[in-house]
Amino acid sequence: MALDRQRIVTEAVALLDAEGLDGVTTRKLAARLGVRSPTLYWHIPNKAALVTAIAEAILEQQFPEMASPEPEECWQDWLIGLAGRLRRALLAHPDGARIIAASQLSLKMAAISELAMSTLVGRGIPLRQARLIVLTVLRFTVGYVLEEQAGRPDADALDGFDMAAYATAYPTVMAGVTEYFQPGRTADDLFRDCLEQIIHGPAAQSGPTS
Amino acid sequence: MALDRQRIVTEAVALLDAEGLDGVTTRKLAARLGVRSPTLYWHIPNKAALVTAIAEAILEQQFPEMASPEPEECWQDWLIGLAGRLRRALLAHPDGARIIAASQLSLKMAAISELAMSTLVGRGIPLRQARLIVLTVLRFTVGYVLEEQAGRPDADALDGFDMAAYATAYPTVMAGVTEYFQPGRTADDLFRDCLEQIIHGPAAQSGPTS
DNA sequence: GTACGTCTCTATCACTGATAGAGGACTCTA
DNA sequence: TAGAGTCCTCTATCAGTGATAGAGACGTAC
Repeated sequence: MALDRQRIVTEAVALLDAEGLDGVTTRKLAARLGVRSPTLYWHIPNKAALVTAIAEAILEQQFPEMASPEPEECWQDWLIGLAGRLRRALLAHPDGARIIAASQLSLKMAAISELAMSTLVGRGIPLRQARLIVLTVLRFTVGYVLEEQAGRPDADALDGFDMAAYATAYPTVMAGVTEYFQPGRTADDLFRDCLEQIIHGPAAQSGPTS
Repeated sequence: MALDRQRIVTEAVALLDAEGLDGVTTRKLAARLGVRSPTLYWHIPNKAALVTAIAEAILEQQFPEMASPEPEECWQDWLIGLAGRLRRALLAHPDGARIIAASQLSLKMAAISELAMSTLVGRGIPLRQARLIVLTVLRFTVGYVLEEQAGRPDADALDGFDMAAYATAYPTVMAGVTEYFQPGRTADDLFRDCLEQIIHGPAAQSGPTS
């Protein structure tokens, strides 16, 4: 099969899934494509461009079309759903958030912003507030998933770690974590609750997990 | 001067300031310390641990003490100030946000969480809501500065970039940006407005820049 | 004085992103 | 049919990276 940019990016995503971002090297990628590594540089200027292309592919996969909300859906719920889809896009691949964060100038991300902002403006939200809400939601989502995907510390980093001392030093943090994950609450719920904090404000506390 | 972990980290931060995160290599760092690179491995297990130590140093620099709010200060303003200090800590060094995001298991970050959560709980906020607010604010802040510090695209990445087409494709985004930065509004104001979005909720729009 | 822990060294490894430049394969023209 | 030109892939190589093995210098304790 002919080698082109499209095929390189597709295979790069597969390699990412198999080995994580640090495993995506020009040599391994070339090997998967049945080619030597310098060949890639004919199709791609450098590795940063490759990472950006991977980012676009990841977003494209989850956002093949840009869907506005149904007329009867309130924009708050729709925006929460949009952020949830963005989160799922990032979680769908190892280091997804790192890749989006590292990629410069993503057009797909701009398209998501545009869709969200124009939707809010269309619902009567003033332009400035629409910008603030969308910017906040999107940057929060990236920051959230980034930490969510952060490599769990390896044994080396943990060998001097005293769990009991941690619980003593940071009791409120510990209490908050254990309190939250009591019944059948999941990581998805936590993300959603944070989003509602942003979108509905602190007053509107959601009931006991609708 | 004797070489120890403290001096290594201090010099690593200086190297970071001079060359950015990608410039922090074991060889360059060793050279600055008048030593050969393998020597560093006597004091530090690996580079990830070094980055974590840099992260702690950066936070320590901006948060030498953990100050609770004055009794008369409302927690909202205090929390906004706390997030502002965190942002300043990250902005104070190149790639500051990347470093915090890459560092695993930061004790200083946990201390900040603990301070914030216990403060809110002390003001009568329910534990769960305190957790949601603090988590949202902290992760948002990291995500925000991460994008703020993202390397502006180099000439290579930009050569095929059509500004006019961008403005046409994403008119609402463009309008939002130009609208916001009209008078003397700064990037600091934008961050603050986003935070108020989270903490005060969408209802409480701040007046025309107090 | 000899043994031991502490620290730094040289030498080297496997691997990374990237470039120079040769050459094969194909097409378009004279 | 010959030549030129374009497109794509190759070999060879570079400088630089994090990391390890193992020798040895230095001090202190017995």
